[in-house]
Amino acid sequence: MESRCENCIIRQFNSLRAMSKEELKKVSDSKTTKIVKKGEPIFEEGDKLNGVYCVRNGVSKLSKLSANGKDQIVKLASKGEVLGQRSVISQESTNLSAIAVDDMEVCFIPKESINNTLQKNPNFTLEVLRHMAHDLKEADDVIVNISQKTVKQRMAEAFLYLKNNFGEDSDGFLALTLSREDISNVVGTATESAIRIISEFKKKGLIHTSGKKIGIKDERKLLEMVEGF
Amino acid sequence: MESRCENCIIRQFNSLRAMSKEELKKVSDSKTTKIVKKGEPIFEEGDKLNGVYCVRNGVSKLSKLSANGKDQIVKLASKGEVLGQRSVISQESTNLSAIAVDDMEVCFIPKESINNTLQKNPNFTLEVLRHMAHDLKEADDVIVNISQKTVKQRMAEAFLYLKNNFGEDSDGFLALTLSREDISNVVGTATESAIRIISEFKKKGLIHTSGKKIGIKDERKLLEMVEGF
DNA sequence: TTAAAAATATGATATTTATCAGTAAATTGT
DNA sequence: ACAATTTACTGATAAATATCATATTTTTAA
Repeated sequence: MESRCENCIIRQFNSLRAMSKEELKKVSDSKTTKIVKKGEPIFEEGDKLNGVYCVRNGVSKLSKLSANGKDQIVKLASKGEVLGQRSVISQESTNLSAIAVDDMEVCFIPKESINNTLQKNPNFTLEVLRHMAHDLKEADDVIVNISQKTVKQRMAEAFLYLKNNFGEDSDGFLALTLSREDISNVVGTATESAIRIISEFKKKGLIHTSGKKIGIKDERKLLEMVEGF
Repeated sequence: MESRCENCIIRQFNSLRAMSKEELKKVSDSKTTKIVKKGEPIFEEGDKLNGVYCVRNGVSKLSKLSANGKDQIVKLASKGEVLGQRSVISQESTNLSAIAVDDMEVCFIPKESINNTLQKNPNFTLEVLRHMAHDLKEADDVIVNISQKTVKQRMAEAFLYLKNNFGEDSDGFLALTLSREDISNVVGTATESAIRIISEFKKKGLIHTSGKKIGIKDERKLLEMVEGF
């Protein structure tokens, strides 16, 4: 038995909570649940999306390919986040790829349900708007960070971000394990540079590693580094 | 006599066009027009905004101060754009400063009018949402550009952007004249580096200058440079 | 109008970061 | 279980960019 949106807890975290019971029912009837394996795309840059994807489980990286062949990861989206919203709203093909970093479970919601509700339920629209305002603010912060901070500072910041947003496992490692390449694509640097800085941080006792897992050892010093001490 | 929003052409360019006649009337009655001199702020990072600013004339730079004391310009806003929307919508203090690059004329619209309409007129909300979706897409592009392109490429891109968005004067110079420092803050580089690259472009015949004015001479080559040839 | 201040420009140098080359370790598929 | 592939790591070097110093030009304000 497929679960119903009406009963879905995930919904509390996103704009779907502003939908009425009837609207949710329609969404639930039209939605399909999908398993996306680690490394597989949910959608890719340039795709025309026929709906949005609500993340039930796992983490997705939203990235954009640059001319020089490197991906830049613009955002990491996890449980509760809705992917593809912007594309559906502006009726353009998407400017980002969404690729699973973990095994994922996502619900596909056809755009008709969304567009319909957008036009009829101002609360829903406002809720979506608030989320987008938040995303835009975050994007502005990323711009300033990338252009004004050193790679080292951005690396430190990335680790703190991962801790704050995805937590730690029982052994004190960051719960979200990214490849070195993904880390470099979040930070916006060459993979070798990212690896080098990881080694340096390890030597300085700021972090510890085990395979590709990374744990934060000295949060205060990392924070100071981000601030530029 | 103050002009009325109902008759304002500027409105066609922004989300206010989705307002009903009654709503516009209210806005018009509550709005105030303000002259902002070149270099003066409309609002500053951290301010709590009591409304939004609709640009009637002139250009404003939206920037954020980084820890190292440099400003990063996130967006240049001109005629028709509405400033402070995001802050009002998310009910947070603003994350950006808005400073006049030109002499400006802006209309201040108290947030009550905006919030009221947001809650009652889904068309308006949707229109605002579309604009914000567009801004977010642009912000994503900026992120990728800054992290994946060289300073030279970003400089070339900045000149093309200025031409496409603000046009040229009768002598073939970019209509929007920015200081070298502002250019460096758009591009996200040191002022000296920006100046150096301007000199280089001049030598190569890509641009020509006169005082702080810059004109584009070889658009095709600039474009090729942006693409990475 | 003219002295002071600010902005532009350029050179020398230091620092940061990327690239290339190669090795070691881990992961994957059979 | 093991060869093949991918990922992680390290060193050497090159390239890009920032910083500091200083000269020149332009703008501002008394």
